[in-house]
Amino acid sequence: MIGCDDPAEPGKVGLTTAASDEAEFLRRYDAARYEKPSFTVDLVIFTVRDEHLHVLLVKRAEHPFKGCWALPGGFLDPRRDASVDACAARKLIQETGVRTPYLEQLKTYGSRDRDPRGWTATTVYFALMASESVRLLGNQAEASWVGVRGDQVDFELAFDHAQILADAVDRLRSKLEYTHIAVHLLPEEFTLPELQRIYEIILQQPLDKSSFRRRVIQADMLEELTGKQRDGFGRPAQLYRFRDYGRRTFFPRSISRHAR
Amino acid sequence: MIGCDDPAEPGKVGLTTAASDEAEFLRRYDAARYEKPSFTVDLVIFTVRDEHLHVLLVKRAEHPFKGCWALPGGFLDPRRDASVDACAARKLIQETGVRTPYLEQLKTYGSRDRDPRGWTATTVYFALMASESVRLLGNQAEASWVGVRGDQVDFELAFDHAQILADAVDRLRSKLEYTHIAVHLLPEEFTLPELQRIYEIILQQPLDKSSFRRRVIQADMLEELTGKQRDGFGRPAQLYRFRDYGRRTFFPRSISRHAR
DNA sequence: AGCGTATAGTTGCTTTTTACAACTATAAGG
DNA sequence: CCTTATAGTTGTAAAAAGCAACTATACGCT
Repeated sequence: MIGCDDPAEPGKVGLTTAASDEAEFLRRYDAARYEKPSFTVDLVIFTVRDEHLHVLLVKRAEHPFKGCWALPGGFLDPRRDASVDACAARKLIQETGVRTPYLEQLKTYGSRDRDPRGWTATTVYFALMASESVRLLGNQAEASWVGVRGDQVDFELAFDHAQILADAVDRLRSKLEYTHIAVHLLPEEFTLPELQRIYEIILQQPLDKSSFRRRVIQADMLEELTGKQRDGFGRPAQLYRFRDYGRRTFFPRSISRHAR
Repeated sequence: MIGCDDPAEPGKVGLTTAASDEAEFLRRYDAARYEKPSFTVDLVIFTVRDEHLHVLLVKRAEHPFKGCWALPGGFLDPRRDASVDACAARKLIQETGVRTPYLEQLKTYGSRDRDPRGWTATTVYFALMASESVRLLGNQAEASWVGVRGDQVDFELAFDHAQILADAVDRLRSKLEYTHIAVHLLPEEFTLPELQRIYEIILQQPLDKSSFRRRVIQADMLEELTGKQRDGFGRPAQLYRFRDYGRRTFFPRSISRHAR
């Protein structure tokens, strides 16, 4: 079982260098430092491999939580990043090399005690990608795909990242119900049985083949690649490609349908 | 038509006081100041009055966008606010005096150019409340309920607040479809025709009475107040109260139902 | 060739849910 | 005891989903 070498050290403040001669300087420096919370961007990057949902984690090289697994991310750099979205996209490319996956803002977590160094806020994004499309870059730190069981991994995570992961899994599951984001967990061309398998893995329950196909086809979000099929055992399956007409739903029922 | 007296002044930086003798001091002070974006929390507070959706806006007393209408909000105070959620709740009480409305995080908007003073991030919350429960406090600034047409108001808003408002309306509409949040736009006790009217006002379309009632009742989120009825014209209506069993859906259909 | 098996995809019937319209119920006021 | 106004119910048709059996197309084997 993997754990944290360095669990939280509350109270310890991470000012590494300080010109200690001028009290006034320090007072104002600290004021500037603490008038704003530290601001970071973290990523929950999902993929499906080996019949299981996986999330990308990195091993922390620095205190706090040194040696502990954590979500990839880090400080926003106001000089490089034109926006929070741009910062998230930059970090995603850094970690995975993937430029155009599904990337959506999840939520911002900010509080006085989520980091032992003091007040921090992190805006978390969640990303979906096909496992085939990724080459882990691990530029700075050891990075690895980790299987998700239920809504958590098998070991402790740094900071409040376990809660963040649980929220992200929750969002992923609920968005599966009314959007087509699952297609982003597959390569550009895929078959309906493959798509159904993604649903079954993430929702953790078997789905009915004919109902699934009816809904997906009727939503008219998939383009049939005429002539192209994927071979394997048994009858070859028809290949499809996702086409995005803005958001649409698989599911014809919503309260608006009560209109008369 | 109401406008902004003071549209953006790009390039102007709001350093009001500066100890100008020590270049080194300024350099490090600025570094501390700009290594983090400014962090604010804004609120989109909705209510329904006079058969229309309204949002609470305040008139800005300071530059930039002085005199322009804006969403209420302001800087997070790391000393007072234990968390971003707590900051939002504090600001909500400041503006409206309401302690327990529906309050949910919407999204974080952050970029280099959304504020002429430089890099800022704002975490936006959206709140729902019954119009009866509010007494506008307008502690600092002129505050007013403003009617929302479609997904905007009739005049220009400060910063990127028009976009934020549009996103909030969008979220409100889509959550009406699969949650019960509309009950928070009514007093604690309400009738089904009143609830249906809220839906019709926000979704901007008439709904079928019997279908609406069937769905709402079957979701089993409402408690009938036996013996209590609200009078008016015609037959008096039964009063109900919302009971929250965690999130549940009006709507029986979702892809999970394909299970077999 | 012909059969078994494995997966893809379709079809038809049943059940559930929704839409729609007509109906009943209960109040107020002349 | 009408009319009007709003609340609430019921019955039926249409739509959607559940479910199971069916056909289709590949492979590999004898």
